[in-house]
Parts: sequence; structure tokens; C-alpha cells
Amino acid sequence: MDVTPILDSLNDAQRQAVTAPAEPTLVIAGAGSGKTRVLVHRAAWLIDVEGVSPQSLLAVTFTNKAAAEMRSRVESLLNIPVNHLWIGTFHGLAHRLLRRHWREAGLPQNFQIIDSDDQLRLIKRLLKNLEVDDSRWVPREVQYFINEQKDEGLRSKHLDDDGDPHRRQMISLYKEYEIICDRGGLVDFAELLLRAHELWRDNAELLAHYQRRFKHLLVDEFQDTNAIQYGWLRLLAGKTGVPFVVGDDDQSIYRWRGARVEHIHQFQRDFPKTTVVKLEQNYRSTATILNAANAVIANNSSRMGKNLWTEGAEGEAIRVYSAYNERDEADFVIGRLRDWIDQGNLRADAAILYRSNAQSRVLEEGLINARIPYRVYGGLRFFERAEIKDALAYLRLMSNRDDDSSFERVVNKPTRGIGARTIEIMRQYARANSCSMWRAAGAIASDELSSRAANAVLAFLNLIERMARDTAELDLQDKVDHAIHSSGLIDFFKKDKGEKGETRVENLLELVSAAKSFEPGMSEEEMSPLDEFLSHAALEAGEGQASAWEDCVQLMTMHSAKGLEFPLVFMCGMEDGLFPHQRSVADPNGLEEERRLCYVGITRAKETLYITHAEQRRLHGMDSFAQPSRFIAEIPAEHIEEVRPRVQVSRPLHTPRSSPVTRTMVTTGAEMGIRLGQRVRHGKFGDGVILNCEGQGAHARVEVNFENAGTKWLVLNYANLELM
DNA sequence: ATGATGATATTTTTT
DNA sequence: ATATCATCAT
Repeated sequence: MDVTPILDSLNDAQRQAVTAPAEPTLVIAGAGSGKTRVLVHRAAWLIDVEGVSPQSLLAVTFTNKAAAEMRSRVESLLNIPVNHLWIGTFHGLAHRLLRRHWREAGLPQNFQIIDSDDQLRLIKRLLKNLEVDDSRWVPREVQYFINEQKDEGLRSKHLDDDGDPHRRQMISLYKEYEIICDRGGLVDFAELLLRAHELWRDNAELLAHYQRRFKHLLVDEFQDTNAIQYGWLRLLAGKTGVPFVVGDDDQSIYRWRGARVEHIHQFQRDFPKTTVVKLEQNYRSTATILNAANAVIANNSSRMGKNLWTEGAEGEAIRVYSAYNERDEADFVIGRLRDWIDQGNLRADAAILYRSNAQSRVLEEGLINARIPYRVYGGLRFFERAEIKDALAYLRLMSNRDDDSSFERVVNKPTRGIGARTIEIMRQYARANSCSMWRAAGAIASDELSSRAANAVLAFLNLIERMARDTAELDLQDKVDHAIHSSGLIDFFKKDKGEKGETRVENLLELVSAAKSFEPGMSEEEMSPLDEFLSHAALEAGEGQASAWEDCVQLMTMHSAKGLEFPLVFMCGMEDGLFPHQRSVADPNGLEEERRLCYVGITRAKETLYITHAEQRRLHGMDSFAQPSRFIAEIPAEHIEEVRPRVQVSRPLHTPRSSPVTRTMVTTGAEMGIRLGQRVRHGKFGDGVILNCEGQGAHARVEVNFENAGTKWLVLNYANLELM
């Protein structure tokens, strides 16, 4: 066997990882060190050299994009189509299992997947139904609570209220939510994972079957696994499976949504024979950029420890620009972009990174003025658009009448005379009789409603029945086409004057073409093409903005930049309070995560990195003054070149490392020492920390997080805060 | 049923 | 500043 194509292009560490014996392996792969390459080559090595059957290989990623890339790279490296290779996201694979074993998993065959938006709506409705005060139990927080529990593998019955009434209510809402989902055959994202985990946990035979089948488990972005995902992997690995996990503890930036870097340590405890391989040679950035990144991340404790290096050149210094305000910052960035483009470079090779989406606006305005094409990442994706979700709701009802989430969404869209009052009556009936809205509607239309309302409701029920009947024999795209027309959605949006309505109609038509080009992968008995299309829509929300091919400057948050690289990178808004974000600075864990995010940002740059900050920034309609980000001061001075240093700047750019952390200063109260992070004492509320300030003079208010009294807004003039 | 008005919050995002 | 959301009036 000629192993040249598999090993030739690898360095020693990469080769060590790829050819590791069939034992648990943990690869710590620094930014730009060839992480994906190692995974792909490992797969090829196992199949081609070790003679492992493609059937016994399972590869897990976090995003569909990563899964698709991995699949295509494995296929091109092996030069054979590996159709039956199980490569997918955790959610995709869990979904596949649940479709196959819906009975054992306790699900209806045609269960539907709801996305976070559906989930939130469902929770809002539930709160209303139960007449729960949604200012004390905020829908978003309830949603977070439920997902958090599920991510930890906990169902409502496992939870204890610890005598806390607020928590007790949360738990009971969780329970209600479970009931509604079960009744409607609805499965949210976290539920996919939880069910798949329980499926194996509670079915020894089934688990044994999959353990026998999947010997080699390849996991990407391992630092981002949450508890349930890790538990699932461990179950599957059992005593005989060989997990091969790749991750970077320094790039863990999703703790806030359940990811736990600690799994990297846990892994070594759970699999004591683990071989650890570190990939530290970087093929992306200049030495200067890497040294800066290394220096910044060195300020974090609890790391595995890793130092990126390169054989490449030193490169240019990192340019730091102190802007006067956010407009000046944008002007500066655009000036440099102009130079870049004038020198014949691709616009698409330049990226502007920022901490929060709100920052894109000023930059966008500048780009528009300068007539530089750009593309903003993120935002609504195709299958998340309201009109698309409306159409999908009709399709879902056609497939499953008990889907309350869809029922409520479209029962009166377009308006057909079913008002809030009527819906309220149906909800009450549904609740009293523990049945779906659909059945409630059928049951009460005859008596409890006025004849006009009853007619409207019956007309809706008939419409759905008719749509289902009329399209039963049609293929997928015709079903969709039929649905958007006969539901009245097309006409409804056509009436919307202006461009908005037009785009909506276009999007609906686009949905038909999406259905046309959709290729079902499952057998008809396993799952109908319609159900598969609906699952696909939920699981893979599609691209944000189209026209990715056009040569334009890339704008995105540092989070969405993870995994990407650009010759020219701007990191904007590098100010304390913005980045690191105010909400993270109080908590050391939060601050370390911000620092990892900064590390991610820096390591996106291949050749040139600009860091900009503004002394004054208009945020939430309020001007505030800010210190340069403490992260800038963590970059060794020898790597930095200040652009056009401004003499009138009174504050030093670099704060000595030993000095207390820099803090955001606010015009108001600055003279009396009111600063973010400042500890204060209040006569009634006790001790606390200042989180936020706003306003000036007599109207100035501060937000204080009191240790015992929670977070409060206080008017500075009256609060009589004592500095501590 | 639709639009105006006012209150409220405003990190990060995938599945 | 601004976007979203609930409430209220029409």
C-alpha cells in the first residue's frame, strides 16, 4: 500500500496523530495547525492503511459546513465515493438514529424538529396559557433554563426545586413544555441529543449494536462539546471504541451555550490510556501575529499549555490605531482597505472583525459611502425567514395535525377571521382536555363558538385537510408549490406593498426550488420526503446571505470568524467594556473566555493585522469614553506599531501589566470615582459592583449588582453610594 | 384587524 | 439609536 498521499504532506506531529495506534487519542490542535487535515487524513489512514471498514467509522462535527467539508475532503483523498460514511453534526446523527428507532425512542414516526425560534414561541404561548407572569419568568430565560437542563441530560422529573419557589416554577414550566412537545410530536435541538442519549442508555442491545458497528469515533472541535454530547460519545465508545478527538482549549468560546472545555481533561480521566498529541506548528500567520496571540493567551490560567510557532517570516508589526470616535475608526479602516484594494488585492481577502453585531452599522455606512462592496455574516438564514417558516408550518400541519406550534403560527395567516378570542377558547379547551389545538378546534367549532367564528375555524380545518388530500400523490416540489398558493400565503404577501412583500414572494418561490433540488436520503418507509425536507429545513437553516462568490470585504463577529483566515484583518472596537465585554469582566471565567475570543481574532490574520479602538463611542444612543482593551496591553510592545500616535491623547496606550486593570470611564461621576467594576456600598442594599452607567449630571444613573439585593439601577444623585 | 404609541433592552450563535 | 414587543385605540 502506498501511504505517500496520506502522509507526505504532514509534519511530524500531524503524522504522529494520523498514524496513532487504535487507542484513544487527544489532539490539541492550535489555530492554523492543520486540524481538519489531521482528521481527514486520519480517516483515510484508517480506511486505506489499517483496513478499517468505512462502515465502522463515525465522524462528528459541530456545523453542517464542517461536516460537508470533511466528507468531500475524505472522498477526494481516498478517491472513492464513501457514501455510507457516517459524517455529520451531533444533531444530524442523533436525528438519523431517532428516525431509525423512533419506536424505541418513544417518538411518533412523523415527529417534527423545532428550531429555537419555534421553541421560544411555544414557551411564550405556554406562559400565557398558564397565566404565568412573563416578567418574572421571562420566556428567554425559561428557554435557557430548559435547554441548560437538557444539555446536562436532565429531565424535569430529575430536578429538585431546593425550596426555591422561582426554581420550582421553572421546573413546572419545563414539565409543561415536555407535555406539549410530546403531544405534538415536537423535538427541539437539545431534545434530539437527549433522546439519542437515552435511546442508547436504555436499550442495551441497541447500544451494543452501534458499539459493535462504530469502532472509530472522530470528533472535531472537541472543546465545544456539552455534557450530553460528551455523554453520548462515551456511551458509544464503551470499552472497545476508539475515540480520536481534536480540539483546542484556547479556542473554546461557547461556554455560554453549554460547551465545556473541561471535557478535554475529563477525556484523559475517562480514557486513561489516551495519547496526547499537540499540533503547534502554524501554517497560517506570521511570527509576529503568532507571538502576539501566544502572549495574550498566556494570561489565561487553566490551559493545557501550547505555543504556536512558524517557520515563516517575522512579518509586519501589528498596527494599533487610536481613533477619536467610531466614525474616525471606520474612516481609518476604510482608508486602509482602499490602499489594499488599490494595490490589487482581493476585497474578499480582507475581514473586519468586531465583538458585537451592533458595531457593523458604522462600518457599513462607511463602506457604502466609499462604494466598497461588502458582506455581513450572520443574520437571518433562508429557512429562518418568517414567510418561509409560515410555509413550512402549513407543510408541517399537512404532515402532522397535532403540531400546535405550526397550528398557531398559521391558523390566522393570512387573516381568515379567526381572532385572538377564538384562539383563546380553543387553547382553553385544548388545555382542559389535554389535546392538540387541532382536535380542540374540531371539537368546539360546533357548539362553543359563534357561527361566524365556527365557520372560519371549520374552513381552516377543511383547508388543511384538502391541501393534504390534494397533494397526497404529488412529489415534494409540487406539494410545496401547492401549499404556498392554496394556503393563500402568496396572495397575502403580494398585498404587502413595497419591496418587502416582493422579496417575501420571491423567497416563497425560492422555497419551491429548494424543494425541487432536495434529494431525500432515506427510504420512503423510513421517512416521507416531505418529513425529511422539513427536518432538513430545521437542521440546516441554510446560508445567511447569498452571493458569497462576489469579491467583497467580509464583516463578521469574532465568533463567526472562528475557523476562517484572511490575509488582512481588522479587529475593531478594541475597548474595555466592549471587548472584553462588560458583562464578562466581573467573572474570571468570563474574562478568560473573552481572552480566548481575542486569541481567535488575532489568529485569523495571515499577514497584516490592524487593531483599532475609539476613545469615544456612541453606544445605545449614549456617548461614552473608554480605555483601550486590556488585551492590547497584553501584546508585547515590540510587535506593535502605533499608527499616527495622537499627542493629545492623555491616557497611555499601554497599561503596565502589573497595574490594576483598565476600566471604562464614564463622563459622569468620573471625578468622584464612579467606574465600571468599582465596588460600592449602599445604605439599604449593602455592597455591590457597578456594572453600567448612563446619563449625565442630575440624571446620571448607575447599574449596581448588589451581593444580596440583586441588580438595580440607581440615580447617582440620590443613591449616596460610598466607594470602597 | 391594523396601526400608532410607549416601554424595554441592547454579547457572542449552531443545531 | 434602534429594534422589538405589548398594549391600546381606531
